[in-house]
Amino acid sequence: MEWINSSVQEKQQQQEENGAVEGLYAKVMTDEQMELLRKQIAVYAMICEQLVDMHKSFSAQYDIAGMRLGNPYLDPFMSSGGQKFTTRQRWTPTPVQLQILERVYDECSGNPGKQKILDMTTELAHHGQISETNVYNWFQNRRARIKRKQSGVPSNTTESEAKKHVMSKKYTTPESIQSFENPTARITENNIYFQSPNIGMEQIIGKMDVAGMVYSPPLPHWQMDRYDMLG
Amino acid sequence: MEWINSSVQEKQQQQEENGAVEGLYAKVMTDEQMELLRKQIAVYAMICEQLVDMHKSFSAQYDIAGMRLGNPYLDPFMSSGGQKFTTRQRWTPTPVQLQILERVYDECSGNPGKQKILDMTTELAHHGQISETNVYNWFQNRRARIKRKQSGVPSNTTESEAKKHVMSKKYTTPESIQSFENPTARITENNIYFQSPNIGMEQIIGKMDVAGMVYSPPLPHWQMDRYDMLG
DNA sequence: CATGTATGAATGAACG
DNA sequence: CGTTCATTCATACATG
Repeated sequence: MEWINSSVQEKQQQQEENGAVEGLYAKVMTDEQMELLRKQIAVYAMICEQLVDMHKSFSAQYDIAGMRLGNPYLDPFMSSGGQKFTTRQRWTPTPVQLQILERVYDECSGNPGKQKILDMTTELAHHGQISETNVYNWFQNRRARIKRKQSGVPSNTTESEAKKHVMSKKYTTPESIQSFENPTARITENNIYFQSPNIGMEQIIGKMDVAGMVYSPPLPHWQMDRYDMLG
Repeated sequence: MEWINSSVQEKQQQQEENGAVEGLYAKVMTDEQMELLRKQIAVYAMICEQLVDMHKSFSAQYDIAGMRLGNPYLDPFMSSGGQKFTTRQRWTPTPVQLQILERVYDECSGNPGKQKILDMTTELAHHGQISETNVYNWFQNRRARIKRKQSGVPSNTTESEAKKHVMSKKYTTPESIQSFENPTARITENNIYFQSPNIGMEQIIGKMDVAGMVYSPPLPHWQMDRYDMLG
C-alpha cells in the first residue's frame, strides 16, 4: 500500500478512477475537498521533514549519548505511583508479537495446531513475556470475534432498506469522516484544517517498526475481507 | 498502484450538505479510502507532534534559547482559531436513549437477550445515531460497573479505574506547534504509552527518511469498526 | 487552559 | 466454540 510522499501532487488522480469505478456505494468528494486533503497531507509531510531535519542538525550538535533516547517517555510500569511494580495483570501483546500473531493467524486460517502454538510461543517469547495460554486465548478470541463481526453485522438487506430512505440523521456518515461534512472546513493556501484523531502512537510505531514501511497486513481484521493476499 | 481500494459497504450521502457535489465535479471514495486517508493524516499529525515534543524536551535541556522557537514549523498553520471538525469518536447516548436503556436495564435485570438488544437498537435509533454494538456495550459496562460499586466500593479494590492518577500530564502547548492542537489528539511525552519497545527518534526519523511516509493502516482497533449500520 | 471524572470501547481471560 | 466477565485504555464532559 503505497502512500503519500513529499510529492503528493499527482497521486490523487488515481483515486478518482478507482473510486468511480466502484460506483455503487461510495462517498463523494468535491474537488475542493480533495484539494484540501492533498494540501493537508502535503503540509504534514513538509512539516515532518523539517522537524526531522531540525532534529538532526540539532541533536548532532549535542551528541549527548544516552539521554537522547527513551528519555521523554514515562516508564509505563513503574509510574510514580510507586506502589507495586505495576506489573500487568493480564498479558498484552507487544506490537511485534501482535504482528507475528496476526501473520500466523492468517497463515493458519485461524487455526494453528497445538504444536504450532507451542513453537510460536517460543518465538514470541523473544519479544516479550508470553505464555502458551496467552497465545491460545488470543487465537480463540480472535476467531470468536471475527466471526461475530461477520455474522452479527450482516449489515444486510432489510435494515439498510429502511434507513436508506430515512437517511437523514442517524446512520449517516460514519464518525470517521464527519469532518468532511463540516461546512466550516475551508482551505486557504496556508490554512488547512483537518481533524486528527488520536491514534495510539504505540500502534503506529509498532507497525512501522516491525513492518518497516512495507507493512505486512495485520489489517483491520474486523470488517475487512480483502486481505487474502498475504502470506 | 494500489491505492486505497476496497469493498464498499456504505451508501454515500452528505451530498446535500456540499452544494458543490450536486453535480459534476465530484470524486468518489469508498469508505475505506476515506478511512485510510483519515488515518494517514492522523499519522502525520501524530508524528509531527511527537517530533515536536521530542525536539522540545530535547532542546529544553540545553537551553538553546532562540532556536527553539521562531521556528520554521509554526508558520502558516491555523494560528489559533481552529474550528474543530465536529468529531465524535465515540457514541454518546442521548438523554432519551439513556432513559430507555436504563428502563430496560431494570426490566431485564441487566441482561436483555440478544433479540431484545436488537429491538432496542431499532427503537433507540429513532432518538439518535446508535448501533447494536453500542447497546451491547452499554449493558456490559453497566453491569460491570454496578457490580463493582456494590462489592468493593472505594479506591482500594477499585484501583483500576481510580489509579489514573498515576499519570500527570502537563502538556504545555508548545508554541511551535499550536497548529497541531487538537482536542482529540493530545499526545505528550507524558501520556504516551509504549507497550514495550521504547522507540526513539531514530526509528521515526529512519522510517520517515526512507519512505517519506509510506503508511498502511495501523489498525487502531478502537474506533475502527463496530460502527456497523445495524442500528 | 489544566485537571479530574464518567463512560464507551477493546480485549485477555474465564465460563458453560 | 460462543458468550460473558474483568480490566484497561481513551475520550467526552465537567470543574477550578
